[in-house]
Amino acid sequence: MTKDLALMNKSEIKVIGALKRQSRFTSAQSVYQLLRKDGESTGLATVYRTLQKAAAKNAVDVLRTDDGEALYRLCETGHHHHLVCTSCGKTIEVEGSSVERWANTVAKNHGFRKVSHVVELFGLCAK
Amino acid sequence: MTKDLALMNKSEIKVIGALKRQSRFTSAQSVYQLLRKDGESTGLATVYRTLQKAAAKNAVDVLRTDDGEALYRLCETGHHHHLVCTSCGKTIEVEGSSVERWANTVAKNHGFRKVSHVVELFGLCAK
DNA sequence: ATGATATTGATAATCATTCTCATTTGTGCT
DNA sequence: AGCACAAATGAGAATGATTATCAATATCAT
Repeated sequence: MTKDLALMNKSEIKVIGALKRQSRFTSAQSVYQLLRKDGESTGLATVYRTLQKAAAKNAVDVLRTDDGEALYRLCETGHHHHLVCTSCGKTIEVEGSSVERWANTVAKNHGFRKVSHVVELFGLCAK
Repeated sequence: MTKDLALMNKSEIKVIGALKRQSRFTSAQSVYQLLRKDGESTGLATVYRTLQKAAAKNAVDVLRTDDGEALYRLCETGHHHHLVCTSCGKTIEVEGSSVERWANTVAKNHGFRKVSHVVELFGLCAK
């Protein structure tokens, strides 16, 4: 349920809409190509702007490939992590309260505040 | 204890040596600058080659900044994770057997094999 | 030394991302 | 509707990390 559709302007609807149609993590460049194939005139800069704004609001997830490219995916749940197949790209959202607890404990033990964490699992799915 | 020093050639010694002197995660570009300040003639390409080779052998840790830049740091222990201060860059190596177990369980539940994971914690240290 | 091979550094090329800016679009006001 | 002004947009240039290229150099067995 992509909330706040009413609050989005035209460009945002197009960009997020295109992202929504993808089942896996997608790069900004790919989103741009998808829009062009649909005949949209949306510019690359706008795609970047929109995706980054959405990421800042935690409306989309972001992760990075090994070569540093940013990949985006529409968030479906609140806070969660990903299990990504390195072969086909299939992505499963998982949650792990035990990880959250562990992270908080470790941070506290070292006097850290405002802790966030990145947890991603990679592997080969059953094909 | 930087092992296999005997197996390293001159360039590798210089690059890894420079990295060793840094207490925090350092970019390839920074390592290059450090070497130049030391009067070394080591080229940028060699710095990249060496760091990537070392990373492939798990001799150094790699992580990515928010803008996609790769940062390197000499490994001190075996498998571990990092608690990084987003303000000063201070980095603490932590281990979390509970996370390892959780990762394996989740992967198995979804039929994934050859699972690896990335776990990084960020926060503000006690300054 | 000699030739085969691997490594190196300078430089150019690549490519995702960001910046610039003229133009368009949206909005409130009258 | 008409108008002033702010925000958003897209095209293309600029940036900056990373890679690729390639001639020069070091390495090493013979």
